[in-house]
Amino acid sequence: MLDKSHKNLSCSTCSARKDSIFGNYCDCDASDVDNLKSSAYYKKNQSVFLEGSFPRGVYCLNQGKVKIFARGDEGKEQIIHIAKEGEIIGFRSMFSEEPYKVSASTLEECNICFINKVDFLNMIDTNPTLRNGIMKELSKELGDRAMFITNMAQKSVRERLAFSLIILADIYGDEQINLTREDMANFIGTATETLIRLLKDFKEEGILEIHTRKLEIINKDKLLQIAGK
Amino acid sequence: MLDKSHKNLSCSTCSARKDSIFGNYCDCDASDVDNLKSSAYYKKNQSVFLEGSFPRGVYCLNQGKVKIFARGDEGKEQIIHIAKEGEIIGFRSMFSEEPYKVSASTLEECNICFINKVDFLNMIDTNPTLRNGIMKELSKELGDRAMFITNMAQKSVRERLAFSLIILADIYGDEQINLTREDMANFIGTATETLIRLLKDFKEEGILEIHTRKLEIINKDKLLQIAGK
DNA sequence: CTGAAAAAATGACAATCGTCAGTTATTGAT
DNA sequence: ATCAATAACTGACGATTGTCATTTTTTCAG
Repeated sequence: MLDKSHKNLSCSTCSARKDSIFGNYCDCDASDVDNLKSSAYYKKNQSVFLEGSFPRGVYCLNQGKVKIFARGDEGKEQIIHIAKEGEIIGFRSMFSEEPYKVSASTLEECNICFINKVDFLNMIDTNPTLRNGIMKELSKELGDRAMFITNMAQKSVRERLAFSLIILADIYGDEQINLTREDMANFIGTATETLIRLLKDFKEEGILEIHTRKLEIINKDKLLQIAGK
Repeated sequence: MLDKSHKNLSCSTCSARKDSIFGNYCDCDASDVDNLKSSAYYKKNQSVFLEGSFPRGVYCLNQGKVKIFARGDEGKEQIIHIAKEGEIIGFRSMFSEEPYKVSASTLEECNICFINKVDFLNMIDTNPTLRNGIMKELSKELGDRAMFITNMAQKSVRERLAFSLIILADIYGDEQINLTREDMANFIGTATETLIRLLKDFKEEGILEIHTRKLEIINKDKLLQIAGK
């Protein structure tokens, strides 16, 4: 399933392409991108890019999940987003001409393709459909973050956990949610101990089952109800 | 100072133009924009656009401050951003083709110009410099929001207040910060009562002076220190 | 200038949540 | 298979912060 040789990845056979900006908004063929990209295998917990460094290009996820996070003053991670197959990451700082404001690390084994900054910016300039897709994406994410901020500021940890579990279930699709307790706590914005206690509560309330690292959601309706709205 | 007749506003004499995307990133003259825009006077606490509605165009602030906010499940406002003279607001949802995810209301008397959706999108398509400015702006804001989220999640209310006062001081420039306690609490993400108590603490610590509604910052260094970093 | 409405302020109290310290379970490399 | 390292979990405790109820102050329209 996971190609560790990083040789056989091709956009035309990429199963994530249908979920990608390149697949949806780009009036170019797969081969146009194919010729520009390189691809690489990343092991679990490997850094993709680091806060403070300057972008050299963009990353397109073929396989695996990647956490996007900032660090607070005491170095604690705050996970802003978890990217999945098909997503392009790391393009924001290319437009803002600033160093990355966030870091990215793999949460599991990944195959990730890379497109050079010059080539990507050239595609943006010459391909209005792709460009509109990118602008749409940027705008949509800004809207999402407004909601994220509101949730952080106004919901209790219990409510945020319920809310986040729904988001995570969506990201993980038919797989079970598979994150360390620490990562999950850093996504929700709470202490690891508090998260663990709340997961136990949810388990006792019949909302989910805990298979060590993996979480199985049993009662999504109840989660929705706790999350509010 | 504030033109209530909404007649004499012109981009070429607009004092906010130098702080605007139109002034900085646009290789068009002031008159190009001038011919497309209309302008209007808004009184205090007047709505500019509403969450859930569809954008008809973009707003450019000539004079005054505008709060951009989302509502939590219980209807409580969360202020995401306070826009000042020169800023363009409401363009994100035009690209995402979604209804507004946030609302905007004036915090004081304002003069606000309006550019129609079609005209604005046309400018974006035909003017690469402006387009890059917009993309830069979107990207920069995404970076800012990552930090905002991290602060919300990891800092105490006291720390967030210190941090927010620095941001507000910057927004208000040489004017004194002038917000209701409720708006300020909704910006920081806390209860109004908690905010009032903390402002009192800061006053007793010699950090600021409270002139009823207006706040004067006396010791910015101490604020920076409390905010952390 | 005056009174009503809105905003600011204060007090009391409880619950949520974070911290610290320690134990148990799981993982992964050799 | 074993052991060290990492992650998960538990308990105790206190500080921070939100809620509710009430009073004081400020604002603003007439």
